[in-house]
Amino acid sequence: MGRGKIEMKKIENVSSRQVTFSKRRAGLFKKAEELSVLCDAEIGVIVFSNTDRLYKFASSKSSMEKIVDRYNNSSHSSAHPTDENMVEPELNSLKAEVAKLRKATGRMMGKELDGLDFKELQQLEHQLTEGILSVKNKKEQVLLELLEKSNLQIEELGHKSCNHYPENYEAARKISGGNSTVICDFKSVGEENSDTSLSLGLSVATS
Amino acid sequence: MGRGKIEMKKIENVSSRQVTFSKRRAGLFKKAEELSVLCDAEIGVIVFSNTDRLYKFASSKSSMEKIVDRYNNSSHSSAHPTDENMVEPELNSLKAEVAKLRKATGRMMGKELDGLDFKELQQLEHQLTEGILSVKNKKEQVLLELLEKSNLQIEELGHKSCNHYPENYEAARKISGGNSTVICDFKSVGEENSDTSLSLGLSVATS
DNA sequence: ACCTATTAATAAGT
DNA sequence: TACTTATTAATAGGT
Repeated sequence: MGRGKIEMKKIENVSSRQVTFSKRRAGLFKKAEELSVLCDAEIGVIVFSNTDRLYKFASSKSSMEKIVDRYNNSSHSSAHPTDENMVEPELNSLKAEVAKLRKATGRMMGKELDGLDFKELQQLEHQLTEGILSVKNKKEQVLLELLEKSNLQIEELGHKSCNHYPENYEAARKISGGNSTVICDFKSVGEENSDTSLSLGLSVATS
Repeated sequence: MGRGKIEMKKIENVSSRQVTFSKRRAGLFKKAEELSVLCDAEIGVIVFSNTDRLYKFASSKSSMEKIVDRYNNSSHSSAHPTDENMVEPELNSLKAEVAKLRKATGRMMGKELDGLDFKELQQLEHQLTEGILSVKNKKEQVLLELLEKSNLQIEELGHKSCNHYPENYEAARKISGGNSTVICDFKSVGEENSDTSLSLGLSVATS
């Protein structure tokens, strides 16, 4: 688009390259501005000239810093779909997922059950029952491990009880995190009615 | 440059905005490529659509990461990465929340229990127990409502059984969603061992 | 910077 | 989404 077409390769004449750089850079920024206005897009353009000079454009309402931040936050998360100009649904889908997960956790905690019919409630109950089963099994496993550890400890202490090394005894106690009186601890914690306020990283789901 | 000029303001028609976005985005990237080739410049273009999708262009020989790095290192060294991260924490915090919620739902379904100690397991079990209690109560409530509805229906049918209006009968059946044979339905669904694959909007949490 | 012949981009329609 | 084409917009080369 000019008094003739030009080859798409580096312009060797320095001054005409500089002129073209100025003109086309202005054109590029104008196109970016138009696109951002017409289509309500957030656009940033970064240009380093061959003389290492920086020129930048950021759509109004934004700034290059914001755009670069947004870019850094989004592009490092999901994979390369099809094109070189890959696409990311990020924000909206994440929000949707958060809403979904909140509803799910809420239901599992017995909240927001109003929309569910009988069958769905039954499925939910089944799911919770399975969850409890897994948790009980895990609890048992943890207790067995603790018990074994404690027994080993007792055994060691028994072997060393004939010689007088109180410093060794203290060191051994520390291995179990101060819980070498295991049997007492089991009693204090082994009942089902622990009414502690629950906060297993679930506080977000209740808010 | 088209079959008429257009106003430089946001295109309100969604589909024509989308078409224009595609075309002009392609045009913008082409212009950027041409400028980079003709003038040996390093160019990056970042475009976020109004639907939050990311499109990017980086001149060949480079990458957006390089360009952004070079931009951050360039002229304005006043970049406070910590402050900038606080400007748009939206994506990151959403991602963090999704991860948190996924972990929470996973644990409630009895998965990913490995990091938890005994007390946490006990809290989790307690939470699940409360959840089940709520679900059971809700189930009872739903059943009572269904029962009441059915009884009303039976009563009405009893009153009308003397006159012969089969069309009314059919209409009445439809009110309960085809479940007017409620007692049979209760039997088929009223047991605890429904092993149906569970999908109460929780599939995201298991993936 | 400006000018303008010429090419390139694209709006609207299909 | 892809193709067509009338029209506008960008710009190459010159001043």
